[in-house]
Amino acid sequence: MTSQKKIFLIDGSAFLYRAFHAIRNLSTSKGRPTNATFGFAKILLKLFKDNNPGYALVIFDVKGPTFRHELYDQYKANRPPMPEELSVQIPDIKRLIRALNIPIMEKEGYEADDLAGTYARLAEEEGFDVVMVTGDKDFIQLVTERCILWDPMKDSIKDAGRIREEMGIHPKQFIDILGLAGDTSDNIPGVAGVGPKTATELIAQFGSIENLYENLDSLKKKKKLYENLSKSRDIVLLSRKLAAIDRFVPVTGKVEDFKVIPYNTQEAFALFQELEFTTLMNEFAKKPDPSEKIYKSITNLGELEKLAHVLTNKGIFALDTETTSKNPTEAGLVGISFSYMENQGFYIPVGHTSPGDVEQPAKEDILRILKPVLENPDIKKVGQNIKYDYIVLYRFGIFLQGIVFDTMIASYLLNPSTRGHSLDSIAMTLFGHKTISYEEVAGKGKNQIGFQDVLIPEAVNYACEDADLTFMAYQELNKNIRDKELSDLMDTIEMPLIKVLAKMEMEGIMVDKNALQQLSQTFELELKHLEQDIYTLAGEEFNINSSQQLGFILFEKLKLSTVKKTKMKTGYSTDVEVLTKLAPTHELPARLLRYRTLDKLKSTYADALQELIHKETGRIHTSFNQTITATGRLSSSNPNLQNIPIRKEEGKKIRQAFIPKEGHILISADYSQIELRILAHCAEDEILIEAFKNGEDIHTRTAKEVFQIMPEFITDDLRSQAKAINFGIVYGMSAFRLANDLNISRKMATAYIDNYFKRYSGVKKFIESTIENTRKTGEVSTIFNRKRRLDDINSSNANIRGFAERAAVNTPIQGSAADLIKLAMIKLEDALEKNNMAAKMLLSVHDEIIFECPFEEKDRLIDLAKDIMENVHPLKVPLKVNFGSGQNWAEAH
DNA sequence: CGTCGGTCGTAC
DNA sequence: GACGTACGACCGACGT
Repeated sequence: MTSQKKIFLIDGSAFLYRAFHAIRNLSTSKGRPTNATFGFAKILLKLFKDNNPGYALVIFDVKGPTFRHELYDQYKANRPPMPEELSVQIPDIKRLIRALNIPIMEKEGYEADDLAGTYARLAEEEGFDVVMVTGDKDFIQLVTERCILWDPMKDSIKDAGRIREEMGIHPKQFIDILGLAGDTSDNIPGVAGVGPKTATELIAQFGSIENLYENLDSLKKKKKLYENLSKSRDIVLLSRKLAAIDRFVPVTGKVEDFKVIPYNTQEAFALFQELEFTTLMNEFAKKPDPSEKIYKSITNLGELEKLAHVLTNKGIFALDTETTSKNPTEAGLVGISFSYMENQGFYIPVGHTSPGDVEQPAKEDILRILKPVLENPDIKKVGQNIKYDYIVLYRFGIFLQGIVFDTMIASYLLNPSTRGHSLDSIAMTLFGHKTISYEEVAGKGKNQIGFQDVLIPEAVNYACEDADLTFMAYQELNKNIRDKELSDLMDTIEMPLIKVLAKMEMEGIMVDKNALQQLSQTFELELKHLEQDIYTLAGEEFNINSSQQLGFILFEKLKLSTVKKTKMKTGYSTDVEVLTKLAPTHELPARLLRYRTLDKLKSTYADALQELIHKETGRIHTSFNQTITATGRLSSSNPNLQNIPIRKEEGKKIRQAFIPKEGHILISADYSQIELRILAHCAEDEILIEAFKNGEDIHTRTAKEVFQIMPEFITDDLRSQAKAINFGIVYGMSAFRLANDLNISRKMATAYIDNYFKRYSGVKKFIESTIENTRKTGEVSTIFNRKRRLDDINSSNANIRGFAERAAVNTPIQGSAADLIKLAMIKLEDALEKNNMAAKMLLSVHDEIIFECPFEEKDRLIDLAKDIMENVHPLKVPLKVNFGSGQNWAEAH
């Protein structure tokens, strides 16, 4: 190893452009372009990580004329100006470099090359080795025995030997090549008919421009070349002058000043946060200083009594449970942590299997002491996804009361468009704080252990940190919620809903396992036959579930009339639309359609649902996610019970497998046309309001308005066309799409839409004003003031803007419907309890609520639910709820 | 062997 | 390009 000092001279101007072009279309959520900054950061960080340079300097061009323009006014004349999307990023890139504590040099009247040449010379004189970090070939002339070129993106190194090998010249001769060949990108003229190849050969042969011209006669045989060279002598000398890098720019700053010092991680983090570079944020986030934190475990009952007392006196605290499973309906309790003050946390182990040398009191004793605190509604609790803790504690006999704040929900309400409301990302966003990961305490991959197997001393910091951060985040988020006027929504809808959802999840719904098993077998049998048919028709076996392989079979092997539709990136589309169109022409697509239907039913429903039947309850316990959708709807997962088939006969059989328990009945309460009613309300559209007030069939009414015919002439077909239009309006549909769906001409579809807006003029105004307002404020809100930011609505990209405009129209409608049904659920739960009813709410599917109740309670429940749901909140139109009941979900619907 | 984007299909 | 909101099965490319 040599102790030789080495400096990296980084050609910032070149990397600007390369980073800009290498990464496309990256920008912050507010539309600020960040692609070049991100690319630059990646290159720079990798360079420093891989090479750990002792000295480094980043060099930039300065905008404006240089001495070369004085020599030649056409210099770089054909270069297009820097794209605005890039130039706006330059300040960010310079902030980045400064945050990394790397010096920057630039000088008016000179280009980056000249500064690089000058500093390279100075560094060499002071005994440094120099690495020029660039992809620009003009730098070749700077290569010496001590100075090399390195292109990190291609990982190519050019030293003097390499250049001699490749070009047959000494690096110093390179400017003579440029003098002859010119340079189109810099608009340096050179000799007509002489490109890089000829120029290189000439210089390799003659050594220099001077020598070439002294011996020009020897080229007389090549007449054209000879003539061109003869008449271009002045141009050649000028071109060489333009191409020559000035190694003697008057500069200040000594090479020793470019010594690398550690990054300013705080500044870098702040910048990455501003630019929304989450992965880089993570790398630069700080692990909190453990000495600032007071985290301790409590393992004796006396101390626990004291803690319970303190929690009671504090009146508000954060809690978090540690368990054996992500599924709260089957999780064992391993420990509970508390925090009532920033930087403090207490962990109470209750179920570690190997406590190590720490004593662990009996679970019953611990819970007995904590129960009065946790169940006291006057002592306030905050949590992160506290529905989880509620369910776990409930199963261990503790009925958590006084829940006032959930940090996950707060984070969601503040920005419902993004994922990432985990405590980790909240802590990162609010505090730049990197949490202890589960992997750190429990390992990862197949070596990962359950929390019950983590030793207590290891568990303390992890568990306490969660409670501590939850409490810290609560204080911060609570302020933000108030500032953004989201407190009402939080306090009257989202927080009370937690308990309602928790109870529904715990209740679960019964399914007939045998029926699902039967269905699966029936599907399996037909699938096997279809599979064989398909192989025969295809002439070979292949993976039917691979759309790639399928596309090959259909369109390349069988040469079915293709070009129907290809997808964005890869190959042919084989979706139901394409296959349906192909079905009359070939047996294979027809079989495929059937195969797809059955395979879906089998794998996604019949098989998957069986797997999720709870071992103890025999029921299916979905989880209702309160912080996922951009509009405020709930979502359902593990399993998703919001997309159980209903429309087609075969799919209905899946729904029939959802049944009530003995002596009970399933009841479905379904808001009729809730989105169109909300549209009527928001748009204050006279016709729409009138139609709903009169209890008209809304699709028939739309048919009357759009097709301009008397009601008695409206056929089923016309009504269903009108239905498609009504739905389309809510989703912001185009004439193109409508034409496609209704199988009519585009002109006809345009006429329908025109008619629609002519008649429903309030709706037209609503759409226009909603888009206009969203443009101004960047956000859209629902009846209950739920907000969604839509910065894309000001995008210059018409496609992106179009999406945002449609979302802007749809969100207040879909979101207000979500607000209403959530509020109804809260009121229903309350009423069921107050009336001592045995009926339970089981599911919510956007505009429908499913109940299970004893036979004898049926009428009472329907009366109650109808009253609550229809009067949940006054609107300019009445709300209507339809009820159905039966011995399975299909029948009830 | 896990992760992740693409494609497809189900619901409201 | 072309209709809003979801979840999830499956494939295949990619990285460890």
